[in-house]
Amino acid sequence: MSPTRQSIAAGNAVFRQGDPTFGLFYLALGHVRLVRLTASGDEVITHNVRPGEFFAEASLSSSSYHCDAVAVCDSDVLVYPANELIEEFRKNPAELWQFTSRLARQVQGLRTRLTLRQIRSARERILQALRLQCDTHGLCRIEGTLKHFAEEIGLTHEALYRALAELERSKAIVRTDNGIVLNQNV
Amino acid sequence: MSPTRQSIAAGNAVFRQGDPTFGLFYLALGHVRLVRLTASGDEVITHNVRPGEFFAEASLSSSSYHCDAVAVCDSDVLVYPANELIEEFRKNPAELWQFTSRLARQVQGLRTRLTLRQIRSARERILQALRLQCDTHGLCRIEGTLKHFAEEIGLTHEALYRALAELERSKAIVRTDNGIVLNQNV
DNA sequence: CGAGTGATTGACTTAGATCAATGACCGTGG
DNA sequence: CCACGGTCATTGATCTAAGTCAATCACTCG
Repeated sequence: MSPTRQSIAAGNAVFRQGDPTFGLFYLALGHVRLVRLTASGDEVITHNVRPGEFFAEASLSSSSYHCDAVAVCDSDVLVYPANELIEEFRKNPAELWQFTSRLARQVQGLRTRLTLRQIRSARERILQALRLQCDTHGLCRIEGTLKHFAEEIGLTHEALYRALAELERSKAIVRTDNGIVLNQNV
Repeated sequence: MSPTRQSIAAGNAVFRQGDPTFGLFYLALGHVRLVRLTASGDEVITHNVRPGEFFAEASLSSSSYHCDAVAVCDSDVLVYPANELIEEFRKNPAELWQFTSRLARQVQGLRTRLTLRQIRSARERILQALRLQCDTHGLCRIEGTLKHFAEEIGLTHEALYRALAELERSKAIVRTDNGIVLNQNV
């Protein structure tokens, strides 16, 4: 299995709705947006692909792409041709099994994020998000910027900053330079 | 592959965090909640399982459950023992392939829903949701109750009713007894 | 015929989005 | 080496859309 690297200029498409499926992609760098054209001709953003994510997994089992994949900024993708993958999977069922597991874990993760969004209160939502990713000592390391974390959990960064400040004032959390520590009894 | 049906009384668990994995489940009837116990001892709802959904897919590749599955009300589940499934998949790779595709489609769907939640305005979110599920004529059939639809897209039912009324007033949609028709040019 | 639930609308409140400004920090190019 | 542009983190002021509480009507089911 030898993915080829491919650079996509901002605004260009990796593939378009209706194109025969070519394979699976991995975003190495940049930002790709999956956009679906609806029957009424409107564009609906289906997903924002972030670096490190695979996308178009469903291409393995369908014959044409059902959305556009457009590079928002200059991006690099790794291309895994479907036929090579399928061949690889056939020769090596363990690989397929691994692929399947990754998907299963992805489903899990997505559901968790979705459930998180169900929580309306910024304070509670943040607490939940932190609880979900803290270690046994209650220490949470936020990877990336707080701004990105805010987006991840569906808040504006301002709302996040404010809520964090409030949580700290009310002693629910302590912020240190290497993470956020949850106060157990809240 | 012969799933066994099992009834779970309200409040009882299908499985508990840490239990060795037994298999995969399908909710036939009722309501099951996946709850994770965090390091700090808090309960975090990871997912609400609705009738017709599989759950604990990840159990196929991990050796113990990582959350509790608790019946919110009396529920019926179908149990697919992991070893039987794995055996089945080994004998019949097409089955595994199908299982994988289902997961891939699930990932797609979940991402779409997640992206939908990114839209803050009730009006716009509803429009997007409708666009995503309307047919070529712009006709959307809402399955289930409007109340359920509201929950699905993350709004209170009141907010949904109001926004729908507003959309109708502004001629963006027309509501008929067999669905909602989108006005193309909005 | 109630009890239960969905659909709908009204009144009110508030939490969070929006707009705006500031300081810290960082890389970089002259 | 420093000035400058860019981004993150933070906080303030303001506003409004959506949540909450509440009431009504229609409908179905036992």
